[in-house]
Parts: sequence; structure tokens; C-alpha cells
Amino acid sequence: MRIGELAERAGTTTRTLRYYESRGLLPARRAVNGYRTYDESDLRLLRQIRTLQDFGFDLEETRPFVECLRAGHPAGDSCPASLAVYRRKLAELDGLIGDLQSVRAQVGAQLAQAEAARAGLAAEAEVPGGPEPRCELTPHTN
Amino acid sequence: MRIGELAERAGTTTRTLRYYESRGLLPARRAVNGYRTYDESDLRLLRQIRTLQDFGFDLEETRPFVECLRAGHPAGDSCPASLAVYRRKLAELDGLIGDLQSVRAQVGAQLAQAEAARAGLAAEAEVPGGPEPRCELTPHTN
DNA sequence: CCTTGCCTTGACCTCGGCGTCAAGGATTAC
DNA sequence: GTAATCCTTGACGCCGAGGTCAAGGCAAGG
Repeated sequence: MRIGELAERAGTTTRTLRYYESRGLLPARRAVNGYRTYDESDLRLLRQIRTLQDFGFDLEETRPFVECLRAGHPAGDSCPASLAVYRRKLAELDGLIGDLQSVRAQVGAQLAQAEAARAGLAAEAEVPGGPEPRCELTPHTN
Repeated sequence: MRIGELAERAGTTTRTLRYYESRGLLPARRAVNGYRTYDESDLRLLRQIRTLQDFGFDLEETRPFVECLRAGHPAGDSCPASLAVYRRKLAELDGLIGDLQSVRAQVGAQLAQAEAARAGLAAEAEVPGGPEPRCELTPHTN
């Protein structure tokens, strides 16, 4: 099969396949006319790559999986190197999730506090107190 | 104060300040010799920007806060536009966290499965019996 | 005067994963 | 024959938030 068909069957683009090849991830045989030629095993490799990409793995991280498949293993994650990548990724995800949750908490607290402050101002305004400050948007030109 | 001092006091670089200025976020007065001149209020604006950046806000999202401060409000988040950014950010964070947790669960499951498969192979080697069923990676639809 | 250390603008580099031409060759369809 | 599709390589664009030169101006101390 040629590049267009493989791309379509994997739900990606020819550009992407050429890019993977340029990174040494998915080399192609060549037909006499110079066209890239692929078979079903390439489709499996490609699907492995795409699955991991969808999980947010970067290309380099998919390499062990691909090599594992090419080595004849039943699955891309049948090899120790792939498992190591899984574990690193889990740690990375945990760190990231923790950071985001921390940020979420802080931003949530800021919002709550700012809302409370505005409520305080509103109450002040009802009772004859101070004037409400107003936000003026200053347009910026560069 | 000149750009170098402001940068140092805010824990950032002169390049960053010039970049902010180019984006219209932190305009500077100029001394006769052409040097940028800042005062304490600029330091406050800058700190507001940096705080939000540390939270993962992009520059454009900090603009309402900066304009709010420049309008004379006590805090960058005293204005409705800033609160709106907070809320959008919270929603964005919640979505992101959810996505990452989903990915984490899937990757964790893959790892567990792959480890089990490897254990199965090891056991098989010890006790030659029936081959364990092998699971393939869930294909992705894109 | 000369060095040192600020400052100025401008312009290109980084990174990942491709998108998007451009110019031309190969194959197939009619 | 020729149009319509495929394919090839090459090269620039994108995005955000600056980093990193380069070439030169301004001020102050010795």
C-alpha cells in the first residue's frame, strides 16, 4: 500500500507519515518508481504511535514501543523499555495533575476572595458610603 | 528606576520587560536619553503579570488584571473582566485535570496489563501449560 | 582618554508536530 | 493526448514567551 492509503487507514495525513519517517520512526520501503510502500505491519506500528500520541506521549517516547513491535513482540508494550516509559509517564502525569490541582485551588481561592471583596463594595454602595470604582479599558495600539 | 533594576526586583529579565511592552502590557516612560523609566506602580503591574503567568495564564489573559490595576483599583482582580478570566481559567483547569486523570487511568491500566502479561509469560516458562490470552492495545479512532 | 556597565533597537533562534504551498514526476482514466 | 490523481523532495509557517547575539549609544570612574 502507498502512503495515501496508509494515512487514510490510520486516520492521519501523508505529511505526518513523512515526518515520522524523517524521525526514523516509520521507515518505508520504496517501489521502483520511488513511491513509499507499506504493509499491514506498518499499519500496526502506526496505530501504536497514534495511540500513544493521543495519550500525550511525545514522538520519542513512542520509539521503544515501535521497536518492540518491530522486534516481533506481540504488543508494543511487551518490552521493558516500554514499561519504563509507561512508568515515567505515570509519574509525569501525577506531577502535572498535582500541579494543576494546586493551581486550581489557588485560582479558586483568588476568585472567591475577589468576589467577596466585590460583595463588600456593593454592600457599601447600598448604604451611603463610598463611590464604586470603575474599570476602564484602555485600548492598546502597538 | 530603569529596566535592569525593575527586572531584578521582579525576578525577571530585561528581555521579558521589553517583550511585555511590545505587547502593550507594560508601556514605559522614557528618560531624555531614551532609557525606559519605571516607578513602583509598574512594579506592582509586573508582579501581577508574573503571578498570573506562574499560574499558567497566558499573557493576553493577564491584560484585564493589568488594566484593572492601572484604572486605580486596589487589586488586579477587582474588576468583572478579571473575574471572568478567573472563571474561564477554572473551567479550563477542570477540563484539563479531568483529561489528564483519564489518560492517567488508561496508561495505568495499560501498564498493569502489560506487567501481567509479562508475569504470565514468566509463569508459562516455569510451568509449560496453556498460553495466556494476550490483549492488544485498544485501537484509536481519529 | 579609555574602560566598564548600563542602555537602545533589530533580528534570528528555540521547540514539536505537523500544515501548507511549490515545482515537478508517475500512473491511471477516458 | 491529456486531464486528474497520486506521488516525490524541499522549504517556509505556526505558536508562546521569551533567549541570544549584534552593533552601537550614554554615563561615570580612574
